[in-house]
Amino acid sequence: MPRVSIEDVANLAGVSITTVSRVINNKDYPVAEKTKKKVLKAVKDLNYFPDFAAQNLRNNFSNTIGLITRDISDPYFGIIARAVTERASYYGVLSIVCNTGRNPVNELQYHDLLWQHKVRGIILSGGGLDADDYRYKLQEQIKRYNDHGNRIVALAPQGLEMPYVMIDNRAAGEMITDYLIDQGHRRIAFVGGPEKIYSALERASGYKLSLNKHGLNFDAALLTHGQFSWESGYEAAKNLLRENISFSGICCANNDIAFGVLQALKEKGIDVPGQVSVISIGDLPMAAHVSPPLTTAHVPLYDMALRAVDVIMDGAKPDQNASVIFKTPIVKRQSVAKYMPK
Amino acid sequence: MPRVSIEDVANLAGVSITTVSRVINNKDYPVAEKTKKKVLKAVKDLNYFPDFAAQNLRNNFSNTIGLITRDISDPYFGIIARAVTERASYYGVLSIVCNTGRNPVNELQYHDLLWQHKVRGIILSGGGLDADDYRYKLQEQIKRYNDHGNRIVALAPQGLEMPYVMIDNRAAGEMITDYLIDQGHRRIAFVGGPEKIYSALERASGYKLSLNKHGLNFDAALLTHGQFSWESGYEAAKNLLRENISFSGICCANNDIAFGVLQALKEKGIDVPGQVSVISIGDLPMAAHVSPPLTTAHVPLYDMALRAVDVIMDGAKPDQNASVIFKTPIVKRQSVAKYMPK
DNA sequence: TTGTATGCGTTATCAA
DNA sequence: TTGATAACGCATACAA
Repeated sequence: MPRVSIEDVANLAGVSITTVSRVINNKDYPVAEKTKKKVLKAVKDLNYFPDFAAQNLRNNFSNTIGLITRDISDPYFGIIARAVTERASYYGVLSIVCNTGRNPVNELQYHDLLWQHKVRGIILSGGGLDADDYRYKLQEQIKRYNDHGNRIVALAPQGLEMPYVMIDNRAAGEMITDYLIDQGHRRIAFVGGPEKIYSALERASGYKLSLNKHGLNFDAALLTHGQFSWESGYEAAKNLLRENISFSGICCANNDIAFGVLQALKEKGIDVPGQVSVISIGDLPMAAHVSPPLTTAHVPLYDMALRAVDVIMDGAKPDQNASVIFKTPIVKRQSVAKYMPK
Repeated sequence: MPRVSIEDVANLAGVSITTVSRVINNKDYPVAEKTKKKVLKAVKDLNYFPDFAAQNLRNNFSNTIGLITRDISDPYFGIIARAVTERASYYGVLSIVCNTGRNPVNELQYHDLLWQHKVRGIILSGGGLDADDYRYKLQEQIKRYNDHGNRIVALAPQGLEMPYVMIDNRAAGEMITDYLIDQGHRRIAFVGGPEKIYSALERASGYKLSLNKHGLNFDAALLTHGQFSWESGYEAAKNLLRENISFSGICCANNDIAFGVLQALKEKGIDVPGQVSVISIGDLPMAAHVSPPLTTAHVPLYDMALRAVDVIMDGAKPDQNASVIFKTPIVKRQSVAKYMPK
């Protein structure tokens, strides 16, 4: 029971395969109306679909794009994946999702695999790693794609020259800190992400910038680094509390961290925002569902990912800069209050 | 700057393309050690990777599997996707993720696209729809794959004959209801999923089964159907409360529903589990992070999805039944307490 | 307006 | 142990 090929269609319609090919793809190539009808009927009767592999071989590119993700079960990446798959679908291409599990070696392997598949482009959704050998290899991939008129697009800083669709991570860190300061807070902690990830670093540096700008001095005890995770936020808050450091506000580098922080505070009987205000960067659906609902700098992940696909698919000339920076407006919910001296 | 092909390798190594092909794939075909060395060196020097499209065309199958998902941004599907991509990677194949957005028409289109890609198999992660035309088309796809020795595997009931890796949804519904009854509860509500989805239906019927088994009579006011979502759970609980129906326990058809229920209860100042016990089916990471931590029937999604990939990749004879049912043990956390009459 | 023939990069068959 | 060649399904240059 072999697949039906273009030849089968041609035979049934009583025309050449060339003609079949033309009515199918070459939408405006002149073909007699009557012939076209016959072909279309044959296509339908046989339930014919062109073989992508043959097209790929001939055209030298496939109907796929690649998405590289650190952990697809994390809604952060999930939202990106949803946008990518949906937008890809609009362009008639399929999405190959690669999950690196935070292992750079996997990521590099995936790059080779995607290359073999001749994907139209790759979206890098995780923040880049600050590691030389990794960066070097990635740089090679980018070049390879560039040479073929394809693109690797970054959704977070990679420390490399490439098209991107991002937020300004430093500005976001600065913005949430500014906001707490505007509300009167002076002793503000920052619970950060991994020290090896560019975006985490930038968010933290925005925090320092804001402090500095407002003439507040930086207290190293108030800045911690860890993972972009619930557990990490939970631990950080516990430590802050244990050390008995005074503070009235906490900036969290992402939502998961904030969720963990909230839980730690709750367990210690500390009221949010009554005693401590909490703010974070990101705006996952859960942010509106925790209690209290979280005030955040909104990161329009979905729209960003949509755009990233556009950069790949519309991407006329590889030299043309298609990069964008999205804004991160503060969404006010209920986890921040004005500072009340005890 | 064309891609490097097997011919380039052959030229550099000074051998024929046949030989190159042999050292690469045909691991145990006899090739002189010296020749092998030369070839391997050329492969490395040129950074050669076989063209998957050409292999696909020749072999008549690709190095990919398909995953069909309702909403990849939902951690439920995210966990499945992580397992699938990771396990696929182990087999050296890539995963094509398709997001239907709960639209059956999309799903059917994706089936055609995946067919064109000659995927090795497809995993259906969402519960099947109780709609005749949809089922009919899906049945056709299954047959088409069967004829080619490939497989479409279901991770939830589809109402069709096909290999599956599932839990017993009815038993899970029964189990959580049993558990509440064991704790002394008599008036138990069930907040269900969509009425068109098989798994939702089965879970609800397990609830009735349990009631019946224990000689409790079924009160239609206590059973609701909606979506598998936070909002749906939230609304359902609000309604239950508004109608002033008495109950001391709530069974939720999935985690998201339970999270919404918990929030509605909290807003009404109802203590969980002091006044009302809540239990659900599913065990997303968040279940341990809400307050109170949720008692659930654990659904081993990750392992199930791993297994689904195995069914596709190891799937010797298509006629051989590779299906499995996973157990759903109750994970006791803090959302259920013994019934205390007021 | 239609058709013939070539080649894309592989693998497998057959011959040497 | 190695190599020449056909075939996979399609898109296109060229011919008619």
